[in-house]
Amino acid sequence: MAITIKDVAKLANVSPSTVSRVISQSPRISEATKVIVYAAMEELKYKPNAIARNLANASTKTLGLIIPNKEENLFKNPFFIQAMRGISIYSQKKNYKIMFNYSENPEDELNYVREFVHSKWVDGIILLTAYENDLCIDYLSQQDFPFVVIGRPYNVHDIMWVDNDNFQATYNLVNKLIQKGAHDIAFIGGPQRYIFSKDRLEGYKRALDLRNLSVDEQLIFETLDFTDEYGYEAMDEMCKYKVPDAVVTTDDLLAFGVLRYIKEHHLEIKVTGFNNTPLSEYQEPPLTSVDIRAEDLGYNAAKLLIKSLEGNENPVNHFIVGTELVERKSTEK
Amino acid sequence: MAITIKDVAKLANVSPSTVSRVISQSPRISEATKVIVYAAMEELKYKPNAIARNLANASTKTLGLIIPNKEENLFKNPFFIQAMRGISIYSQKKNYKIMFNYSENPEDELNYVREFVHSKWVDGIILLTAYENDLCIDYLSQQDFPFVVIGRPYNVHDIMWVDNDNFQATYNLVNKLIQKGAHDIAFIGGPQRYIFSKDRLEGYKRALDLRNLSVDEQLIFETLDFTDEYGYEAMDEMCKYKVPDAVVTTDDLLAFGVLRYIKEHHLEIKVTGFNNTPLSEYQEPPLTSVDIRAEDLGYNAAKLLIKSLEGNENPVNHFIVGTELVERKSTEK
DNA sequence: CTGAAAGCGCTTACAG
DNA sequence: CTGAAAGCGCTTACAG
Repeated sequence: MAITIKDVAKLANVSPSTVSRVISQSPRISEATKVIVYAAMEELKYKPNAIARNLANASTKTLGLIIPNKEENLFKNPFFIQAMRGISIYSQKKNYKIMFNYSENPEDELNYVREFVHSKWVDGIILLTAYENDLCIDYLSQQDFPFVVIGRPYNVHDIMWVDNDNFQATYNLVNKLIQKGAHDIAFIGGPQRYIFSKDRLEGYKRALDLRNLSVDEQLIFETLDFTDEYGYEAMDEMCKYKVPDAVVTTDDLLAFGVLRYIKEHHLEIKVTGFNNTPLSEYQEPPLTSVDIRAEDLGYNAAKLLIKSLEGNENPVNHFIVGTELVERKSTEK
Repeated sequence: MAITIKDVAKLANVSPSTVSRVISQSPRISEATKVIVYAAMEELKYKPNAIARNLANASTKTLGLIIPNKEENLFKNPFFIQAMRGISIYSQKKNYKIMFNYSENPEDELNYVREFVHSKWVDGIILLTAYENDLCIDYLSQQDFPFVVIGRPYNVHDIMWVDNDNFQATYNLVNKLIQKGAHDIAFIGGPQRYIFSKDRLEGYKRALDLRNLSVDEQLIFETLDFTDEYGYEAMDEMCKYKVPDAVVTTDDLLAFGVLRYIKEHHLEIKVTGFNNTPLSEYQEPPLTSVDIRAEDLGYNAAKLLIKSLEGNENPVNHFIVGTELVERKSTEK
């Protein structure tokens, strides 16, 4: 059997309570006994049993993560792994552990969230995406369970979130394209169910507005998924109507399809993506893309959540991570 | 306070022991009481407290994962996320949870492994890489803690592992290159501390041997890391001595550097990579690469570990996952 | 088939 | 500053 607190107590000639207090750094313990107890722990190579602690404390110092399991995105878009890394870095610093589940779809996601909550396995949950009508968000708020969302949630107050300013990022991007001389600027976005899709579209529209360029709804596409194919298809359809001089997409994968179309048809169109995936610099031409700093998103999500778990009042319940426009050849001329 | 087994017992008019037996599907419980207990659980929306169960069972149904935190590799090489996905899929099927830590370096890795073991947080550990003198492997074997390694460990018996047949994969690959007419075939491998590096080198040598091509040590390079730069540098040095007609690399990133060198110097050399990363098909020319089926590696690692945790005697303690050569333009002519 | 009781390894309010 | 005791929410050998 493993060494327990009792063994240490016996060896140190104190009560288990005292050993426990030493472990948890209770202030009201004399230096003398501390030394003795530490020595005993050392000698026995005692390590606290985390599970027992968890039960007594009703806390696990563990965060739960739900990872949407979209194969394509997971590999080609480093968002999730970067975000996880950020989460992990902050959590490890604060001695929190991380538990995760892959989910196949939103219902699945909800099931895992439910399990996290009920089983008492985790102290808090980080959601890596925010949908328009997010079942998990609804459920967690209703259960009053601590959580944070990466992605600004829609129409919900009093919940913690971190996000980029997607509106501003797209606004600036379009502005820059206009400065470079573009005036027929198209927009190819992803599924409507993601809130950032809408924010980016708004930023695009606003930039055109303020520059007195009219918004042409026929140059706006909302695809069903972030794939090369959908980007290509959108271009195909768009060009039957009009060939733009710039195309803003909300995801690098969409942009890849756009680039492919452009190359095949020998067009000259500026193209931009989002996420600054590793693939983007290997495109021909290399793709200009907005880096959303996913690691920072994760880091700050963990920070917000852990601070609130530790009882620190957060002055604000959200955090905005800056974006960075990485300009490459695809927008040069 | 949350609903406990006692509340259910009271409502169902049975003892807590009985409720517990119903939950854990004990066979010796009458159908009648089962029904009553289930009804009570339903009514109270009772969910078992996993932590308490863990303590009583001395098992957490959780697997621990150590993820080597090499930024570059993590994003550009989907190996880890694919392996994690495979692990996750099998684990979820068997109702195991997964906990992970990023490690900065091998010592860090060992610390996290230690913590996993001591804290009793996890029932078993999956190591995502095997080094030559692997501290974690040594430690875990010595502690007799259940674990499995992705990557064939060196010089160690009685431990569970999954891997590709790296020897065979490289052997076949080189053979194919020879068939295509190559005879000055160079080899650019990664750091020696990874065991697969050696296996791949052996496969390369054997293929040359059996075809009666001599092994030219000056065409063999072992770089310090899997990066574009090292691949490029190796080429640079190699070509001062001799320009090969084919280059086998043990990682796509190395191959990217090789391709870059070839393009800049207008050479005609066949190139192959390993891992079939998403980037490889976007190269110019698209890169031929060995797909190591990382998801399967993860899946089978989890399977081996969980089976052994559940007390099923595994007839074998390792599993070989097949590789697939994905041929693209880089080896065409 | 079921219950009372002890136990898993900690924590902590209470008393001193 | 320290200890005895009760408790966290389960499980299970023992007895019936």
